[in-house]
Amino acid sequence: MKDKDKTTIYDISKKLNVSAATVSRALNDSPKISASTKELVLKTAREMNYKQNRLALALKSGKSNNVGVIVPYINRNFFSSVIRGIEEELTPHGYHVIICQTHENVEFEAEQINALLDTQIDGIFMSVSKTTVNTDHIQKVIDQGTPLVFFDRKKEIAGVSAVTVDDFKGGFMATEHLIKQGCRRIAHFSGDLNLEIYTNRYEGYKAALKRYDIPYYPELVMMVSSKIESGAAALAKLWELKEKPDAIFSAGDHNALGAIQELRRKNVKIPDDICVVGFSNEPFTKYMELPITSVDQTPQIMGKIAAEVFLEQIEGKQTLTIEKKVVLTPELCIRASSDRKGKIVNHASILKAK
Amino acid sequence: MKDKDKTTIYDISKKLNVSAATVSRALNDSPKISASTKELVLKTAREMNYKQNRLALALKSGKSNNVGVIVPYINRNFFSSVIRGIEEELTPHGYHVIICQTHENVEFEAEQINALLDTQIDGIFMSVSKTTVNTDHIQKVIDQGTPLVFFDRKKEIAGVSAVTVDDFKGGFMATEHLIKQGCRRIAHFSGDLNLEIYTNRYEGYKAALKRYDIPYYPELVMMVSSKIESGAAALAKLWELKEKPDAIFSAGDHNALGAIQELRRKNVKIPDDICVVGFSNEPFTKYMELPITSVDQTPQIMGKIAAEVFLEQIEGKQTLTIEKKVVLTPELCIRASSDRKGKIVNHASILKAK
DNA sequence: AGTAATTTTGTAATCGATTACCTGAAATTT
DNA sequence: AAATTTCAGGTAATCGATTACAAAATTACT
Repeated sequence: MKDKDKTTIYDISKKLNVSAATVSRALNDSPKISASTKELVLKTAREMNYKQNRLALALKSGKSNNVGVIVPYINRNFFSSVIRGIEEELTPHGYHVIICQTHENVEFEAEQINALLDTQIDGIFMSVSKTTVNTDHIQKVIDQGTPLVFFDRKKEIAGVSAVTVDDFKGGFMATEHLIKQGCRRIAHFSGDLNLEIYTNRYEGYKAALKRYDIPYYPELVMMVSSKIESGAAALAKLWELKEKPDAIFSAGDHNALGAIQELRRKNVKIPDDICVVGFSNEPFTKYMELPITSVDQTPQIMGKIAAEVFLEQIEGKQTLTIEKKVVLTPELCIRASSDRKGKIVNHASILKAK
Repeated sequence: MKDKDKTTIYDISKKLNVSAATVSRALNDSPKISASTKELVLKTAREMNYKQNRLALALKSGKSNNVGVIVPYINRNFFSSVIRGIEEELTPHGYHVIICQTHENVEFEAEQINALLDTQIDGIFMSVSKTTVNTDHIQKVIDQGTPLVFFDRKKEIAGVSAVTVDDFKGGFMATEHLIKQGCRRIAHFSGDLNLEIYTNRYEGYKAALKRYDIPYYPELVMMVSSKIESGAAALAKLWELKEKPDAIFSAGDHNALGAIQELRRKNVKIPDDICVVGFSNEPFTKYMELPITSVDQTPQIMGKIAAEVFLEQIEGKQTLTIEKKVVLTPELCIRASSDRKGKIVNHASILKAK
């Protein structure tokens, strides 16, 4: 029953003794075709199990109806959620989503971009890798005239739209929340400062301290990779300080978790002795026995909006390159790891605060 | 600098005053072309920034070099990990991975299959939705002669390869482990029995009970959807029994977590009073303060092997349809929620056990 | 009826690359 | 020197669908 030899419009045209053009027009419901032939063609097409070969169409039209999404790893909750948002917005418009991973490696990133451009993709969505400094490979996308939309991790490139979350605000909100819980020596775990997202969270943190007249202690800020062990190690280091912190705002959830685990080992009470806030709102943060406060980046919405930006760009007149920057507002999810519920904590560092 | 008007082999042929055939052959390193022209063509192609239009190639060859992956939701850890495995195995072979979601809805599933077949996909990987009973839409894939590989959730269809995990064994191992911890009244949270994975886990559970001469109590087996609240509700119901269970083997991690949360509320000691084992080894299970024992399905390996099966099928002579069934061995990750560390628990139900 | 206007359908080029088959020239053989 | 190979490259068909332009068939109108 294998009909690998698929039916084409020529097969139909031969069978009906009409031209392929007529068949094509009938199938596309062209007004130039009489109702009777239209019906006949449609019926025959159905009978012969005709399927339009979209490759031929793509070649003719120059549109593949495929878009590429490039992320570091697809099995990270954040990225797969963004992709879900993109897929759900684009599928109804007839697009298919091709996924590519970079493994945080700029060379893979360049290869993936090239491979995608080769396949006549209609657009690219990407979150750059940590190791991306030089952006020539990305510039090529623009030079080709292929729409490009950054999400979350972007680079400043003229003519490229981007959908991000307000990381500065996220950092500010998290820090402000900690201050309002009575914390005064707030440590910060930052990430790779090559990425804007981390510098922005860091800046938000500093701005909140300033806003509330809280001194900034450089020794409380550390670069911590986004792994549990790194968080635990970072906390251990912090604990060697004479004056220990009474809060941690981490730019990631995994290392926040590592810090919490280490604190437990040290029998430090959370949130009484120290409050902890993470970033990303990974599913596990709310599942914990001690749920972790975190900043939600609304990834699925981010994907949906990135897709909308792309569609606008495609469907709008491509006379001028549109460069749209959408910044989403993050949401602080307050949970037990930092919620003192109004209870005033008699902590040394608070007494010291002016 | 927008060169949307991409260079074709004709542009090169015109510039060099040779035929397009020569250019094509030179680019493909055909032995019919002299070294000198080859070099010239290659150089010119580079200068003109030539990119092969793979759509044209695809149309000519009938191979799109795209495969489709159909899953319920891509932002579930299990599925995104499988997809990662597929992507990493297939990318080096020049394939691109298109992702599609079904939202556990058989109608979406059928639509996605049709859309993929329309685009001349070279193969389909899928995990069927919970609501898939009738499989006519899947049969169409085979009838078209398109390679199809099921992973995890499969249906019995002649000629379709499948890569799964040994769910029976997983269920058996989990239950056996609980028995060895001294548990004798083991409850089971099952899932939608329309899916083989759940019936197999259930069968594994029953087989283990039988093997160790432990009575099977129907009232301890419940259908529980894979949500936290469902797990909590199921536990509450179990707790209305005169004789309460001393262990739970859940076919999912989320509802196992829900049960644990409910047990905490009831101040039941885990693992002393009751042991809990989940299934899937979701990341959160090992992050908990009380880490949850679970069965790992090695999703990334599953994806990699599914891709290998596909490649074999494609590259092997397609004279006869190969139907390959690969069954992976799951891994039991024993954690605190069920690890009594050899301690004998003096529990009523144990005393009752013969 | 004869011509113009309109409707319906056909012809052939096109999208870009590949390739079976053919040709002309140089190299080799006898 | 004539005949035969070999080499390098050209011609044109092909993959399947669309569409500008041309042509035929039908209808309308005087």
